[in-house]
Amino acid sequence: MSTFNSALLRLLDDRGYIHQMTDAAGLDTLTAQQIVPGYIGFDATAPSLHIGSLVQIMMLRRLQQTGHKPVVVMGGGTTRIGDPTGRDESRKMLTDATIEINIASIRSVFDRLLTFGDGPTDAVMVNNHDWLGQLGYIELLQQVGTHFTINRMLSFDSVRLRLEREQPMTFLEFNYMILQGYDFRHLSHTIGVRLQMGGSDQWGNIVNGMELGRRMDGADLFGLTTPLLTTADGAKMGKTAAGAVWLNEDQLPAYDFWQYWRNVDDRDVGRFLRLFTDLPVDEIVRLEALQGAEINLAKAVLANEVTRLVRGDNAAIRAEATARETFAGSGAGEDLPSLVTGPDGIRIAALLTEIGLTASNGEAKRKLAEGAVKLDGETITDPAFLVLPAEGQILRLSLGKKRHALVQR
RNA sequence: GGACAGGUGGCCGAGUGGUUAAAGGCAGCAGACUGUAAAUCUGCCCGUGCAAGCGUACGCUGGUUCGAAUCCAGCCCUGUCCA
Repeated sequence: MSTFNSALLRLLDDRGYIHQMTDAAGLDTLTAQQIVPGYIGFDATAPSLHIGSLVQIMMLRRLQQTGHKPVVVMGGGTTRIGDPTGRDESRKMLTDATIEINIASIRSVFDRLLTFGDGPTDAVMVNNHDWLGQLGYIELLQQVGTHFTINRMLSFDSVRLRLEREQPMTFLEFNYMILQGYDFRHLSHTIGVRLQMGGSDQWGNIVNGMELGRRMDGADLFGLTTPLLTTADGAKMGKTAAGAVWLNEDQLPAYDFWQYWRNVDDRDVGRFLRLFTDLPVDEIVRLEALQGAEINLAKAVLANEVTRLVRGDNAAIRAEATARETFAGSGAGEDLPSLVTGPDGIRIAALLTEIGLTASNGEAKRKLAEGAVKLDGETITDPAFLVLPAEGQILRLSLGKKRHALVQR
């Protein structure tokens, strides 16, 4: 078991969140004796975060669960720069209006997982544009720039890798780490934040911020990173054919979200239960020990719990019911994508694309030729086949074994 | 500013005048096998059309040619070295 004294570090350690810490003993002592405000920064490049950010969000949840104060920093300012970490190419710039819209949209997920308010352990959300936007260039150079050496900046992975791969890095991006570091110092200075957490790729940025806080204010700051999350077969977490697994409902329907978790690799089940659900560890130990087809039980629990946390109780219940209907029952779960045809019906190739099972007509035709398409259990290969449900009838359209939709008139 | 190298499909990467919708790999999708898992084998993998076909595509713009990703010119972008 864990050797830590503080409830926070014990919890994080038991559940597999910790990759590196700057001063484990110091942080343990601090979090054992007082409420510690800790923050994680999030990007605002899209209107939703995806499950790659879920570990980070859950970590803020753990912070709150153990009596500390989560600070969500939205990168309204840094998103205007673009984080070069792990990227070969510069990120395209977003307009201010887009960033504002994205932040508002992302906020909804945090509202589910954290309790916001004015109390000592209530979560708060801030936007780093509020302070970064105030900084004048000369002022920035004088106050902050003087604490960074080019020698050191060049040694950071985010810069070094770009140079090694002969990919361009603009001066704009080069400044990202300075602004990122400034965030930590600013939060420490203004609202007493002591801890920054993040993915392991953020280690350099976190250390920079700590250093800057120490040099400018003599502040004693801490950093903690999570392991880089990959699936058991080595792929980046959260990437599917259709794109990222988004946290927001309007980016990805609850049923698809549920299915993602239901389909994880056997080897990932225990790890994911620890990281992404609130189930007690001994319960998880029992679930992950299930053998053979039994493990599917644990996967269903995982899917239910995560969907419940991120999308709410109703979404989880409906998604599970739909899955059960679709895979075990008659196959007409209400949560499947559906389409209402006109009185003339619709040709099956067009229908597949219309309903979103295939990306184009051509792909639909290929899939038909491959024998992958079934209408109410009947394999259809003719792309011109006319689908015309009787009045009130609901037909089940399937692409492969896992992807289904409903057609009705 | 100069010299050299380079810019190919989601990514990597062949291809130096016609047989090139463009080798190969990765990623992805489907079929078989399974447990809505993994591994393996097989097929598919720009769009449009029932189809013949048509339209797009190799940084951009023009040109040479019966024919260009491939040759020429200008431009844009990137890297390395020099100033």
